[in-house]
Amino acid sequence: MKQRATLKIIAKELDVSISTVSKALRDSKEIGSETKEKVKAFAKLYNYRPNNIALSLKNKKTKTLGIIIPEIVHHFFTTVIYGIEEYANTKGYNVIVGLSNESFAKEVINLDTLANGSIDGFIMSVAKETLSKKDFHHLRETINQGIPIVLFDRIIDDIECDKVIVNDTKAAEIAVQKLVDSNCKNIAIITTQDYVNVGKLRTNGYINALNKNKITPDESLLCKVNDESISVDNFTDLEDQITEFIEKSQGIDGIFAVNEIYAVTAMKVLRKLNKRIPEDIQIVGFTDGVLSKHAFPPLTTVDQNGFEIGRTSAKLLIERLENEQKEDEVFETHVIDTKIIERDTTL
Amino acid sequence: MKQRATLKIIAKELDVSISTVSKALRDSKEIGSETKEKVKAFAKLYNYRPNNIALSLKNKKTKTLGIIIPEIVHHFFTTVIYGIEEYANTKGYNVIVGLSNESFAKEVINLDTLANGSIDGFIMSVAKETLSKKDFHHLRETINQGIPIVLFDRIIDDIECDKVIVNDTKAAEIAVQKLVDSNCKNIAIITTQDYVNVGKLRTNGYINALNKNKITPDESLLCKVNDESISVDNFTDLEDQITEFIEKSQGIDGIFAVNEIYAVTAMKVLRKLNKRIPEDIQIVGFTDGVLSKHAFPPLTTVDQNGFEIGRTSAKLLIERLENEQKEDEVFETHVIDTKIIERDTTL
DNA sequence: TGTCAACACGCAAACGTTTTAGGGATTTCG
DNA sequence: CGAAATCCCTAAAACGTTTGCGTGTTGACA
Repeated sequence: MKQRATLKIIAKELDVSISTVSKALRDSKEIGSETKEKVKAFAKLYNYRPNNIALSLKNKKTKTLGIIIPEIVHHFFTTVIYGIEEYANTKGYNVIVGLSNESFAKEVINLDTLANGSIDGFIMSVAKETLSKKDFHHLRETINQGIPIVLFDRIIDDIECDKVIVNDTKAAEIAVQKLVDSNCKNIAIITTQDYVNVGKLRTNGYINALNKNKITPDESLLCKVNDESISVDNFTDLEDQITEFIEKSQGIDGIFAVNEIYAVTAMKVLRKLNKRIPEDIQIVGFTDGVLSKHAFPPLTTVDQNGFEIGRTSAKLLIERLENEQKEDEVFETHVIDTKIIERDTTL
Repeated sequence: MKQRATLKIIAKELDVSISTVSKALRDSKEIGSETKEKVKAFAKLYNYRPNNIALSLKNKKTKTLGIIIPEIVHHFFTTVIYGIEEYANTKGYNVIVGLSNESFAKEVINLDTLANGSIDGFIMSVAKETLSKKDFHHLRETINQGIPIVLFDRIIDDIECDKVIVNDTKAAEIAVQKLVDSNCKNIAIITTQDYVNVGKLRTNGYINALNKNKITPDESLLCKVNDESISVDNFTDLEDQITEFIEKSQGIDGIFAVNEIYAVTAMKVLRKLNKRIPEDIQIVGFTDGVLSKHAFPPLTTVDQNGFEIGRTSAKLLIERLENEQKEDEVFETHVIDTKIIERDTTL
């Protein structure tokens, strides 16, 4: 195992000073070309790389972004990470990932252990527990210490920072309009309970779309799933709820589901009930994940564009980090466009 | 925005030396209790946290692990990250994520930019391109610099480091045995090209299982997918290949697919060909992700246990980092248990 | 009063960089 | 030929820590 080359080692070996080596490697014109050549050759031979930690200490910049998300085994969040990583990399930044597991305490710890010089800024989506506790002191403190935060998806209105979201209401509206345009007359929605923010917003979008088309929203076409007993490994309850809903509602010819799982589960149920998709009933989902792509038939869905959310978040953060004058500028909230991806569950 | 408290600032404010402050905070007995109290109170007031970067520089340890994986929008890899993060956190380590996007060049760059003091060790699964190029100099160099690597899943035999794998051959064997036990006579396999070693191993397991049951492997039942033109958003080529394969092979009554995507795509094709699952053709997949859970019918599959792979990898790496005497010990290869999850695509 | 231990603290080095300030030696120019 | 300019290089500080060692002040004891 070779000793890592440092300026000091090279300097001693070549019998020059450390600063000479440093300057030679950075092609300073203060150094004679002969010496430069000698130093560079030696450095190359020994595979010298400047120690990043030393640089970080000196520059007070780590060129590292901290991402804190509630969950990683989740398509949406991974696409966001992907977007962040992609943009950050082109700007020479690395990305360090912390998981809150939806826990307030873990979120605080994560913020704490990274906000000690390890990173230059945060990109995060807050945990459900934090949202329900409404305790945001950790975010405020971090910002107060001069560490910028970009919030995405699950944002908090009265925290002063840049934010990136999608317009859930509008996206849902477009999705439902698609069903209307495809000649659906009785459009049902399968959504979450109201306390889930995005579910609520998407439900609003559904109602808006109906109103715009002079269709009176029908309470019996509205299925608010109770997800208490539903977990990653137990979806039978979900299936039961949806089955019951569909069986009792007569004449449905279109379904808008506020997420992938609900959509594919609905498809499963319809298949059991011998309904044809899309001939008898059309479906539009939300979130373009693997499930939508590989469902049978492939699901028409709203692309949440996690990648773009990630990219934009990273862009916003890095710009704030690198532009001195931007430091105290007013904060922006970016709304990312979503688009509907038409596949085979709609006509 | 408050100026971040440092030892120097506290020292000046309290009119003592920096070392006194440092020692007081670390409860050194060299310091009088009165001074200690004073310093601690002040530090608490100003929310002092030791600067991690400075510590890293001094200790030559960053307490950070680098993860380099080919893809993040992928269920298996995210469960591995989850496992790594979970274990690393309990040991006070953070996790920095680099994505290779299956590209050799990006893998090299990632290794390079992190191996300059930013991290203490790597956990990685190598890119397909790296595998097919068989160029591993970057791994060797990293190890040579004294930075330990733990390889998981896609490992390389002649790189000297700790490794974590599942017994792909055995797992595949069990999967195929399951088909045999369920009365399949003509079992096909849909697998990758040979250079992807997990594909290769699973293919071997398939052959072993057949041999054990005195079935002669039939070349025409072996489908090696050419995945060059396949991407996250373009699976039509995959579908075409599988369609062609199934159409030309007569009398298949069982399929073993080496991953989820292949499995659900096969199901899609079978459905188009009006084959019933599992009555006409049974299927077993590999990797228990969302696709398997939500496929119709739900897919019988092999659970790869990514979480445990992650945990074990992190454990191995951290132990090697923290045990001086272990530094030169012989390297271990851990084999993680897999289990088959029976759902509705088998009888 | 002199010696010595105990106590409480400061100095300085070290980690690996970059950069400012400066300093000899050589060249240039009037 | 003397002064100024140019060239090539070094010293040292700084980033924020930790820590071995040195040192000055006590107080006790003989």
